[in-house]
Amino acid sequence: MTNNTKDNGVPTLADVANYANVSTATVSRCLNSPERVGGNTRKRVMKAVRDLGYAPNFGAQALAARQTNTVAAVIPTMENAVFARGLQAFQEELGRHGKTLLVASSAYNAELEEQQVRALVARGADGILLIGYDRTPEIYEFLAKQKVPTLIAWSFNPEEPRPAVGFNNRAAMADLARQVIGQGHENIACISAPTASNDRARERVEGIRDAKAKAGQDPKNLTVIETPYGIETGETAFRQVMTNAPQTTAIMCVNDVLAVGALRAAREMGMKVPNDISVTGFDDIEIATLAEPPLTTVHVPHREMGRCAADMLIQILKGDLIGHNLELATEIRIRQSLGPAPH
Amino acid sequence: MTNNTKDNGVPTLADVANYANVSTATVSRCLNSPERVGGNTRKRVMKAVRDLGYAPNFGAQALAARQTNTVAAVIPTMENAVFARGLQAFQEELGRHGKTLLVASSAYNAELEEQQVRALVARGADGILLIGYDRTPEIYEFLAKQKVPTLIAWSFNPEEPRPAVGFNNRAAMADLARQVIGQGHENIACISAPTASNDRARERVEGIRDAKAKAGQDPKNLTVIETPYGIETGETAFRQVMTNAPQTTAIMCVNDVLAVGALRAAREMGMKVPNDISVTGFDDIEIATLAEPPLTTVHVPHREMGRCAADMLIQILKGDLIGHNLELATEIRIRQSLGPAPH
DNA sequence: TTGTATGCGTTATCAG
DNA sequence: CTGATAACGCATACAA
Repeated sequence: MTNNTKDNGVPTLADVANYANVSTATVSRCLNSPERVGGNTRKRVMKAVRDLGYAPNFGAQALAARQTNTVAAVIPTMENAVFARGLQAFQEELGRHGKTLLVASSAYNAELEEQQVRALVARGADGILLIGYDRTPEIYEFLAKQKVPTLIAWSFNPEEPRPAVGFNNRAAMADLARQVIGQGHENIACISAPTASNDRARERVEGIRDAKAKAGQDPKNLTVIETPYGIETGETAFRQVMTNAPQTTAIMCVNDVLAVGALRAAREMGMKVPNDISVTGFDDIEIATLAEPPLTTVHVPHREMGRCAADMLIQILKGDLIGHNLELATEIRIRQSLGPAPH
Repeated sequence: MTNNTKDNGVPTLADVANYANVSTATVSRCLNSPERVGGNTRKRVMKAVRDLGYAPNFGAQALAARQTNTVAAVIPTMENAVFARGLQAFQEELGRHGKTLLVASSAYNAELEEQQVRALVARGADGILLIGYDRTPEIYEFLAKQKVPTLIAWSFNPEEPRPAVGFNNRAAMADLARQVIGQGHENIACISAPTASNDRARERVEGIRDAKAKAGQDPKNLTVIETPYGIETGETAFRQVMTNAPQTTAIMCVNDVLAVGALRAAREMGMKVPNDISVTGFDDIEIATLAEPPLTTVHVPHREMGRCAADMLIQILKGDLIGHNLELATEIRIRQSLGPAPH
């Protein structure tokens, strides 16, 4: 009666060891590196494991092994299809490597993001994925202090030392703007997400200015409306643009959802797209092709980004520091929502 | 020099205790039940926590507290907006209660789902959310053996003893079918997701049969095409229907995405909706209103479902067994894609 | 190949 | 209100 095995509750390593007449170390080895144990004992141990229905205790395992095989991601919201898509690919790839995904969302709120990051780290995330570079230094400091490897997605800037997988938001939008300008548009407006703590949006707006400057237009002369994500907000913003700057002939939106809202507002106002006004988006999600007329936009490889992010983070966790920075290519998709400027 | 504090590595409770000149017990109390500690010491401790950037070690916490405050969900895929939306709300509500979300996806594959469930449980999930009732008994047995509380979402069947939050898929679709039949349609076809291990889809198809029977039509006389999720697959299925059953005047799809595909195919084939043929969807996601013409569909309160699921699971984890079953109401949204049957 | 012993960072029990 | 101290279940360096 002097064994340390409790007959109630779930079986532990000690129970298995006891049952199989070996030490706990042997059982542990049997489970984690079976090749380091005798075929005979192994069989006995495995039988014990099955007989007792043993499953390792996660907390204990994490505590002793100093890792959880869990990776976290904080995204603005899963309701935005681009993040849902990227996250799905991220999770799939993680799963292939035996890692599990922990998720939280920030609702585009910096303060909330910090909370989420802390919570996730507290939940034992081995590594973490964040969207874009912009955030308070506190978060980065915390992550550094906690030694949690961090990967940025959706943005790519060779100047930034931080590991990232993404694309050049600014250049991509500039490319698109060049197309717009090429159609003769001189009065361009932009509907953007709030740029305050969102480098993706900010860079896209800057991209338009870049293209204007290069085309000899005044980069300052750009009407910009900032508004939260959504079709309705896009509609409202469109109306606002047409009020503030009625001479506008092309509206470039920083994402497809806002653009769809703009399209809808245009129709309601009796304006023909692209005859009266051109509209462009960014992301190339499904509604871009569904929209009426179909949306000219920038195609972003969201799935690939998610997959690559997983691979990179896994590399980083392994201590391989190669390929710490990955730029993905985007592609302009010209569709009917862009046409020549009305003279 | 006899303290047990290591100056390298991440700060631990002991470090904080040391820094604040209190015992580890006090720090722990400070963090977990602040009311049980003196205001003065509390302040000192909290400062130490901030100064050191302390975060509790998850493994240790889980081991000592015997719970992870982590809840898991296995959904078919986040790329389906309905799940993304529900999951987002689920996560938000979980977060409000200090719980973190662990996610995996099954890709509508039963075998994969079982793997994911096992992995998530192995990661210490305190409870788990699953979509629909249909799955192998092995999963349910495993969950029972591991004593992991499980909640079903998206389906609701009073006959099922299992805790669930969802809606009556069958009745909802029957309601919609009644509307269709009320428009004079007698040759109805259905484009469904694979029904083999998907009770939601199966019930929706049955709902159509129910309505037909009640209207005096032969419930067996229903063309059903099963196809995976997607706009393209919806297109293909539509063509197949028109080949197999050219007399069809209304096509009811088990989700909006398939319906949008059907709409597109109809247009390509030169058929006018709803003049030549009516099309209906299910879910009422954004594309339903964006579609041309807007889709008649069943509105499902995805966000509310996610939020309620979180609340219920939390109740269950607390040991409160009340309200174990929750039925949510759906609502028919009549839009232009449904019209009278051509004579 | 196998066993022994120790440490992992918290929580919780019990004294003080 | 606060401090020792004993679990918690597993992994692993070190011995045998």
